Amino acid sequence: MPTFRLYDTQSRSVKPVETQEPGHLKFYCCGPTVYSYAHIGNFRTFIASDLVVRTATALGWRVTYVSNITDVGHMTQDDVADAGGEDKMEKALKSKEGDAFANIWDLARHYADAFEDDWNRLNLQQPTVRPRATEHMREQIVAIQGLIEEGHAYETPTGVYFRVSSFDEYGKLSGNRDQDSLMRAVRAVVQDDNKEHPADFALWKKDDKHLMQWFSPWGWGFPGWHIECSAMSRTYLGDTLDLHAGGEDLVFPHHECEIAQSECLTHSPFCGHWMHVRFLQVDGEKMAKSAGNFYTVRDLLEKGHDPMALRLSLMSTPYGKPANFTMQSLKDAMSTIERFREVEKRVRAAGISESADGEPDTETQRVYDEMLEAMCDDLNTSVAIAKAIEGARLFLRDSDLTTSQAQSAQWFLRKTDALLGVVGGTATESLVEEPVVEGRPISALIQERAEAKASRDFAQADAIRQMVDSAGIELRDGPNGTEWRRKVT
RNA sequence: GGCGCCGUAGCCAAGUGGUAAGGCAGAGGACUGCAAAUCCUUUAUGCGGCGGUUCGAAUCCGCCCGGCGCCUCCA
Repeated sequence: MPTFRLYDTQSRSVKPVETQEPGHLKFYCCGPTVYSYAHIGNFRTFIASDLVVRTATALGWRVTYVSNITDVGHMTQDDVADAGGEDKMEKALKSKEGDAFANIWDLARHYADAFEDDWNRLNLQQPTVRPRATEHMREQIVAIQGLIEEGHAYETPTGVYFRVSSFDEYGKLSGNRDQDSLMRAVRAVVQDDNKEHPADFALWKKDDKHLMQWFSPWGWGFPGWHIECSAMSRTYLGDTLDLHAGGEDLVFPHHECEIAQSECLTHSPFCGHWMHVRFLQVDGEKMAKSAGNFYTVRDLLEKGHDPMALRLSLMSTPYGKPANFTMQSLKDAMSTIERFREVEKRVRAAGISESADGEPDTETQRVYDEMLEAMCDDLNTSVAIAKAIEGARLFLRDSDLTTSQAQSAQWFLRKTDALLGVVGGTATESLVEEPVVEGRPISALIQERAEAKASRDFAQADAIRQMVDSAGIELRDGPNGTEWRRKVT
């Protein structure tokens, strides 16, 4: 088995993923704040995490995978807001889209459910636990109390703050170590005169007007953003994690603050390996919710794009490099997905059932081994996908597969899907409604065209194909009749 | 100011010292009533520029040019 190696932000080098318990990976990935629909950039991060889980599993490891949902405490910056900005959830409720919701809990539930739908459509593995900040209030309050008791936090008239100066190693992850740059990083608008130092960050906000509030030793209020991850990761993974992932923007302050809180509280190393996913750009431009130039998963799927093609296009550039999403890249990915499906069809045509196991021949085994090796090499998805295509081509060379070839192909598809997650998900096709062209269902038109072809009336057959083509439907004649598919634009 | 990333064919992109993977698009061919799909063949004397190290550099070093990200709104 190859060694699983990933880039580690803190040591700035690629190093082996080490587990405390042999063969058991404790993995935490920072999830979304559910104030809106997640966009494809969010999912680039979650797909990278998914690939960590799949690769570890392929190596035979057990993975305890925790990915949270932030539904309170994540502040937005706003020029008119007072210290600390505004809670993103509250802001969303006040927006135009927020009118659709009865209250903030309803809004949180809606976007969290939508997030999980998108997650499933993209064939992401279920986390072992998907904790929510609002459901772990006790753990957060206890953690804050612990930090106060140890002198790492203090109460002010507006909240409880972490005392950055009490943790010598603050800045070890991001490199933001010197006080001058920390000072400069603090915007004037978030100053709270009661803080001892501008870099101190909120653990608890006192606010009896907040739409989500809890009673604490410091009165009514709500937790700061960073404490939830420290509290929840400790609850489910213990004091020390093996691997922690998130988007590159989280390096500072979020993960830096998590380290400070957790290590001060537990007196143990928080995490030995940090993985950060580079931002996704769209058509060469930065994508951000605030910029409004983002695609959501549901936008693209509603337009008829295939979820597996979207997944593949989002993972085709390795996570550590900036990726550029374009409609062309989505189309390119679709061609690859169709090749996998073509292999699947040929396997079925050879009489191998979906539930059959299959055995690889040596060539197939070799290609798979190389694919796994690429994934172990810091998730080199570019090479792994090339290997997946190489494997598919082994079975597309001959039009009919022998039984042993088909068994080999079956094995390869299974293994490739388990590792890359891009073969499955074909079931979604059948959910698409049958299109109607000129008032007639497509199946009737296909039938009519088949009859025209049978009587060698090719002009009529071509006229029908032309008609549905202009309606955006493509017809493909195959050995088992004619299939239709929506053309992707 | 601090921290970090990238520049490889028309496009996406692998390769980090031994003589340029893979995909898309393009070209030719097989197959097909015609298409589509699939298969086969083909497409970079060169890896932003200039120097240097080396028997040998896309790969290491230096400088320059260009693009990008984070630094209390973002995954």
